[in-house]
Amino acid sequence: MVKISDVAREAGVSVATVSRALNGLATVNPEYAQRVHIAAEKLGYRGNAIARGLRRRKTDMLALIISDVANPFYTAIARGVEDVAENSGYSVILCNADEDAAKESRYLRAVEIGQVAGVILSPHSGTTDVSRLRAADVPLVVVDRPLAEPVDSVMVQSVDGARAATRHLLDEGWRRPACVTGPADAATALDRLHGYRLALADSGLGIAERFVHGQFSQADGAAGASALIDGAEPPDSFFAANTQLALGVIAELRARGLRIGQDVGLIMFDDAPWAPFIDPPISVVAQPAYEIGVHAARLLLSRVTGAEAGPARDLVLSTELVVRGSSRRVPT
Amino acid sequence: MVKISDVAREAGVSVATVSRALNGLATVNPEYAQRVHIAAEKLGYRGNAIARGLRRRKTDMLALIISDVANPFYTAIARGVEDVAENSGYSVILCNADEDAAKESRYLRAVEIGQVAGVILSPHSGTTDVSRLRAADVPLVVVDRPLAEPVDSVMVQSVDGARAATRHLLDEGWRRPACVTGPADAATALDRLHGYRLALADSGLGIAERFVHGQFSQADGAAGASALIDGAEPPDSFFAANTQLALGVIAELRARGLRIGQDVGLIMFDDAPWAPFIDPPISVVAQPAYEIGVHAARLLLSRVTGAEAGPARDLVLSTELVVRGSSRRVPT
DNA sequence: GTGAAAGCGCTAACAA
DNA sequence: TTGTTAGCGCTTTCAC
Repeated sequence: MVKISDVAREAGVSVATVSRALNGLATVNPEYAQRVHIAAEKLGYRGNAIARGLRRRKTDMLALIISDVANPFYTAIARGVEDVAENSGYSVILCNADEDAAKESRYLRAVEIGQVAGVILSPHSGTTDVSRLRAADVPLVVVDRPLAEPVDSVMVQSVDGARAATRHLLDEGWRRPACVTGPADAATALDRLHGYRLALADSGLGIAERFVHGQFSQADGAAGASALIDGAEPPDSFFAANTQLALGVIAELRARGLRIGQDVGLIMFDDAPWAPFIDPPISVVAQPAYEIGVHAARLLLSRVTGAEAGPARDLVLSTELVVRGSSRRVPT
Repeated sequence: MVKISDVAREAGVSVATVSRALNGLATVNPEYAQRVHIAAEKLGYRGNAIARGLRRRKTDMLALIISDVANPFYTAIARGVEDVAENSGYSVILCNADEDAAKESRYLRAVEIGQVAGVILSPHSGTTDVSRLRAADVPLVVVDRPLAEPVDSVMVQSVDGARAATRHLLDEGWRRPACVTGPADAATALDRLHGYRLALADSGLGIAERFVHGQFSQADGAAGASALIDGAEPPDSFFAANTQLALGVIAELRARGLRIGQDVGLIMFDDAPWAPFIDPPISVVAQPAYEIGVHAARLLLSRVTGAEAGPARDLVLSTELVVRGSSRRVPT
């Protein structure tokens, strides 16, 4: 490893001057700066981020802790974050909490002692403990799911989106829509269920609620759909709270020989690359995932640099109803 | 921030003893160790990974640089890596190179100066420059795509898998299979094309090759299929070299009203969660993505800890042909 | 504008 | 076994 003192010797100046020159501090003789840069180049000097971080007491890394790398929604957020961070000279490290509270807290801890400049977190639940992070004064932005305490956040209008989706089902003529949602301790699951209920109430049709909770997984989507279908008054349509649940619902419907878009309607929260290719194409409530990442990163960076002080800010982005074939009610 | 000296004072011992006790070095009086742990607990001591890294000249972080976070194949690898790393007390930071050589080299650089214990890389191309990494003596394991130089690697039998897929198409009775593959500078694209060609030659049927290169993207999959169909002797079946390409092929086939599994056959390399839900379900050559991650992490860790010295090792995992509906040739 | 020197928090020699 | 001390490579006062 070539270090700063090597460059200093090569350039015939002090290490302090090398440091200043390399960091672009204006207070250095242009000629010396030139010499330093040439020497650094010649020696292939890379610097040592660890040492720099130790001294500066912070790094130029942002941590993004997401709930599930396998979910394209989160990876889209990641790309938004990365693009913004990169433009500002920060790198972002991705941590996969895997919907696991223990893993999440381990990463939170690692990140805390790892001295990152800031963290963006999609919390496992509203009770995720970020107190140490806040005590350590590490800027934090929460995405997708809110936290109990006041903290910068970038959310999506889950309730409105779910409401619009359900209303759309009703508008198409379906009369017994059901909601297959996530765990009762996940805000997103609750919000989407809430929107569904609101739409039912809005309609004034006196339609009974049909819903089921489960993990955000394909298996639980299938199980939920199965339970609903086997119930007293089986649903004629489904609103799935995310793509994994929807995949399960689709599987169950297929297994029972129910034709989507004819015998039964379906719409899901969150878009997916494969959604248009299912037969029929799946209607969705699309979320601006990439933009969530962009906004979160901008907000975080403004806190990191101190450009923004003040109280916690909450950004709420809206969703978009994308009607494809699955929610249509085709008279047979 | 509470530091080691604070703990030392609280416990009434020296910083060295605190360090030893906390790191579980056996050479410390149990009573002192006890006091240290209590003091650390009381003060909420977290340690400073930066300082530790600086002094030890290495960290307990592994870097995983993948080509595309949005591709479930890579995220599955990531989970394998994480699980192994975690069990050995390492954390893994994920970097998304996004199929972009510039981004890749930036991460490689960041990782190099960031002093990670080791890196797992799915290289953008065979010419990715890892010389500095090797010069810096950072253990490296390459996955999915090979590098020109000798380096530990974990690969999949792409050629065999592609060959089996194509042979299956032939066995089903398709007589004009085409291959839609990735860029000509990607080894995986080439290997899969090669396997396709081999199967054609194996058959002894004198079938003409039909293939097209493109980016590993949905758009290029559609364009490729379109070009092939508009060619002189249009294919009666397709082998897509990855899931994104396959999605494009499916879109194009749909757009032209061609019924998969009847008018035309389809099989793709790599499985996907949505594959069984397309109508008809898509046949695939499944890759053991998670296992790739597991093996890569184990190999890397054995290098990191010095348990394994010797020359570069190359692991090659086999694929599995999963026949669903799309490759079947149903007499109409 | 420049350099000497003092640490950042930690671990590892080295003594005791 | 324990404590003292010397750095890891860098940035940043503080004199000059």
